[in-house]
Parts: sequence; structure tokens; C-alpha cells
Amino acid sequence: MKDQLSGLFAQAMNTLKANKIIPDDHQVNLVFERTRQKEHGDFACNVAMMLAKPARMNPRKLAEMIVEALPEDPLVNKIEIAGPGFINLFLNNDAHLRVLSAVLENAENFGLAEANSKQKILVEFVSANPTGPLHVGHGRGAAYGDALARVLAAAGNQVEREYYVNDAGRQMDILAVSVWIRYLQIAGIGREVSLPSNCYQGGYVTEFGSKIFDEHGEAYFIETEQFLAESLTRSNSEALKELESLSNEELASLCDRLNKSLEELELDYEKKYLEESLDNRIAHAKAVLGDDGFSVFQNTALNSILSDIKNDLSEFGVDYDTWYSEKSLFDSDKIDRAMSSLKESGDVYEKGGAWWFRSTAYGDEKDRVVIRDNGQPTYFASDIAYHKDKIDRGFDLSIDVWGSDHHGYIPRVKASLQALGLEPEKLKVLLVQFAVLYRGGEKVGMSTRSGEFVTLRELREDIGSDAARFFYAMRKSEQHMDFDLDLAKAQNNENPMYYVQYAHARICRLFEKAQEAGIDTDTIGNADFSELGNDQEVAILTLLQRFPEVVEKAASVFEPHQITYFLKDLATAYHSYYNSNKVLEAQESRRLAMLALSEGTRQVINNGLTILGVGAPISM
RNA sequence: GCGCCCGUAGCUCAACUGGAUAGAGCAACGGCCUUCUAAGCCGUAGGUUACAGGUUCGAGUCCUGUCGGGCGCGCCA
Repeated sequence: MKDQLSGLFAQAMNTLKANKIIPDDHQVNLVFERTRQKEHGDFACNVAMMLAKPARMNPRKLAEMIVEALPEDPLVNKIEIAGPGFINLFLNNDAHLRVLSAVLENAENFGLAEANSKQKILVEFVSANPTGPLHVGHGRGAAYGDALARVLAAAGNQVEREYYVNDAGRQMDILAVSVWIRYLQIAGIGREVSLPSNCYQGGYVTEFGSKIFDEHGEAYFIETEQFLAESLTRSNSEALKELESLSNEELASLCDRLNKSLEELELDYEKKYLEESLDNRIAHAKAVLGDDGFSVFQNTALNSILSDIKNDLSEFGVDYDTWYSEKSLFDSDKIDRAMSSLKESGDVYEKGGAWWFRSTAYGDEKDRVVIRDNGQPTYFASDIAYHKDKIDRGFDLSIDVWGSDHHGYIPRVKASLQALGLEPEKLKVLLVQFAVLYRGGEKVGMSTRSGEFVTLRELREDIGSDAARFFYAMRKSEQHMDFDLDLAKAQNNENPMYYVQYAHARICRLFEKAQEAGIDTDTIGNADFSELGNDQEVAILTLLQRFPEVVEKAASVFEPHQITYFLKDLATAYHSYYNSNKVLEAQESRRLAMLALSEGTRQVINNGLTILGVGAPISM
């Protein structure tokens, strides 16, 4: 519809250009807006106001000339100039009606652009470390990422979903050590050895330890004394000693330079000490267990957690095309190659025993370490290789969905693409705020390490996948969000998903009733749509017509929540219609048309819910 | 301290990326079921869009500053 109007206005523009009313070379951006109020017609165009300046003319006067130059069109009933210079277009009833046959003909494809007609897009989302079960924060990323992928596909893009598995690096080592310590506790050292606070605390870690003990017995057991002696050789941290050796003046200047208070500084060093002793434990565990033994602990945990995550997401309706292993980046030398290439170009240099990426050359705040002085590549090094690989795989656009706490990471990743001669615009990072959970009116804490968190699985079991997905998809991703678990759990009308689903179920039931009454509902496609025309019917028809526009818009700005708001509007319009129009009591010809309108509504609700990954029940 | 995000009705959130009189839901109040599902509908009330400037025909939206909240600023991921 907008295209058609656009065509009319384009002709008018040409006429005005020919008459030298507006400059020949002036780019005209035609925008048609759905009006908010009926008095303003169906569409409004602001082109007269946009062109007032270049044409050096009063916008209302210019609007008159544009209207004058518009060719006739049978679908346009009336044109008015209003306000500061809006051109308001009133469509005739036929223009409203024709959408209905389009919905009925295209059915589940209505609103969807031609498949794979646009860009090839990779959407990477969730990508949580496989060090524990997914929690509700990941749930929002999952619901958003998948709805985004679906809406992008609906808008005609070829979309692939990917999960980046961080199966390499220090976090995996910490996981293995955590399991080993639990195993030692089970095997007999007992309470004498405690799990350090920076290890993984969740109950699942104990289960893995117990599982390994069941399968391997005491094969990986060592005595308490040996464990304590060897893993805590550095009882006093070098870092703390270093701090203590400084004079007061030096301390003060250090605080000043780092912009931190003395207390913060001490906290930093204490943390550093904890991390150092954890590194010692990792090294110790590897030495005691050997590579094979260590990997028993690591792989037992990794495989189990990963399959749990896959299963969890699948039950949530999220299925990936690719599970991309970070480890594979090492095995295929992609990291080495990316690093050498950056070394050659001078974007990676050595300083203080470590290798640094010169991200400041591309607008980042500071240079970043890619290879630590102990020879270990950082997570960032993998990420450089990973993002390069994504673009190398031929995607026009690569979307990363990240928790917003990682936003500071964006400049360096973009910088790395630039340094590698790739277009940084091909990477789009979308941020998702963590939802703040409330239960019983109180915030629910969330920390993976401490083990106090609500898992995605618990959430799904509480409120169901549909409600969780709809609820998450209802918020703009970057918006802070309060997730009231009690409210979401309560299956009442406060949950907008029920409202939308109910409209769908209502229509299904209406058709059942119609069939029970002997009405031939298969012929609705042949109904005389001109029977429709009251305000509520026009309102619904207008919404149906808007659906493809909403899909396109939502996809272009990466905002699937627009679909949820559209569905609420459509459900409202239908519920209202349903309450004041008795479909089955209408006379035959009108009844058939009303059924056609109802089916059109049902179809669009179904299509919209499908984009959100939410079911459309036929009864409730 | 610096950087990014955010601030809209009592609460939770929209507002077609600069359009006309800022909209929904909940909560409050008043109506509607012998009639296709009341998980619904209709009505009332609720606002200086945090604040102050600026840009222009026009600002919740853009620019500057202030205040308030979140996050980030590691040879962590």
C-alpha cells in the first residue's frame, strides 16, 4: 500500500521538478505514516514540510501544489491538507478490503517477505560459558536472539543461528579444578579442603565429582596434606608483598594514578592473590592428574553441561544451526594465523613479555593484550579469529547478541576487524540488559559462581516456555526490565500472552461453533467482503494491512518487541469486535464475510506468534 | 574520574527513529454474562516525558549541561 502511494507521489514530484518548483537535483525522501487518529485519514505524508525549505515556499501552499499534481487513483477516496502541511490520504473501503484476500490466500506466509531474498545474516546469541546451567539472564538473550532471528527471516533474510562455545581457556580449567576438589571431598579429604570462593559453587559440580568417583574410584585421589602443601605454596601472595613494600608516598601516588582509594587497591590485590592461588591450583591439578586425568574432570563437566544447555534451549524452542567451538579455533590454527597477520601489519606488538593489539589506532581507549606473558592467548585473541571467521564465511551481516555488561568490548572487536582489513559495519552488536528478577516483591540475587540463581529451566517449569518467551520479547532489548516471577507465574489476564492467545483460541472456537451449526466455513474465501465496513471492521482490516509493515520495521531495527505490541493491538481490536458483533447471528452473506475477517485475524495472530516462537492454541 | 546505556501516568512498559491532542496493561472507581469462551468488553480518572538551555515549521525522540539509576574501564571471560 505504501509502495503504491509512493508511486503516486513520485509522479507528483517529477511534475513539480519539471515545473522548477523544487530543485531538480533534490533528493526526495517520501515517508508515509499511519495516522494516529481517524480524522487524519489512513496515511499522512509530510513531504510538503520537508520540501518547504528547498522550494522556498510555505508548506501548506506547497502541499496544495503537490496534491494538484497527484494522479488519480481509485483506492484514494479523499485528500486533505491539514495542520502545518500534512497531506492526509483517505482510502476507500475497497483499499481496506483487499488485504483480506491476501491474508486468506497467503495464509501462514502472509506478512513474510520472499524467503532468502535479502541478506545472509548470522545471529550469534546466548553463547554462555559451558560452566553451568543457563540462568534467566541467558533466557532473555535466548528469547530475544531467537525472536530476532525469526523476524529477520520473516523479513526475507537468510538467517543462521550460532552458539559460540567457550570450551577453551582458563574458565574451563577452573571448572575442572572445581570438580576435582568436590571429588576429593567425596573421596575422603572431606571438609578439611574447602572449595575456594572463585571456583564454581553449584550443586552440579558436586554431582560431577560424585559421578567420577563412582566410575573411577580413588584413581585421582591425593592425601590432604599433599593437596594443601602443594597447592598453597604461595601462602603470601607476591602481589600483596609488592603492595606492602611500597612507601606511603608511593602508595598515594599509585592510588592517584589509578584513581582508586587505598581500600579499593587492597581489594584489587586481594583479588589478584585469590586468582594467583587459583592458577597455582590449576597448575598443581594438571601436574598431579596428568593431561588425561585432568581432561576426565574437564570433559565430564563440559560434555554434561553442554548437552544440558542444548537440551534446555531446545525445550525453549531455540535451535541452532551451528555450535561453534572455541577450541576448534586453536586446532585449526585460525588464532595463530590471525595473530601472525596482525603482527605482520604491525597491529600486534610485544611489550613486557606480552603481545598487545594496537586498538588505540582504531579508536579504542587503550591497547589490549592478546597473548599473555605466560604464552596463553586471551579470550580476545580467540574472539578476533572468531569474528574474522564469521565474515570469511560470507555473511553480509554478523549479529552478536551480548549482555550489556560487555558493551565496553565492542570497540576492540570492531578495531580488530578493521586491522584485518574487514568492514566493521558487517558486525552488529546488540545488547541485552539483564532482567532484574522479583519474587514476593523482593529482588532475587543472581551469581553463577555463588550458585544462587534461578535457572532458565526453573523459569520454564514455573511459567512455561511460551509465557517466558513472550514476556522477554515484550521488552526492548536494551531496556532495563523488571521480571516479576510471581506475576509471570500467575496465569491471569495480567500476562499479555494469554490475552493474545485467547483471541486466537476464541476464533478457533467460533469456527467450531459455526461448523456445528452447519455453516460451510470452507467458502469464506468467496465471501462478499463489501459486507464489511463498520468502524471495528475497518480497524481490524487496517491492522491486518499493517502486519507486513510491522515485520519489516521490526526486522530493520532489530526490535522483535514491536511484534508483541502489534499482536496486543490486534487482539484488543478483535476482542472488542467480538463483544459487539454476533458473528453467527448475522445474516448469511454478512456472516460469511465476518467469518472471513475472523479467519484473517486468526491467521495473522498465528503468524505473529510464530515469529515470537510462541504457540497459538486452538483452545484454552 | 572517563566511557556506554537508561530516566515517560501510582506500578510495568509503548510511541511507526523528528510529526498533529504522548498511548496500552495493571492498580482505583462505575457499568456489561438465560445470547458464538467474562482468560473478554464498555466507561471514568490519572502527565510540565527527571531538570535547564539549544537546533526548526514541529522535540519524549537530535545537541549541550545538570541531577538520578545501571553497566564498563584486568596479562578475567
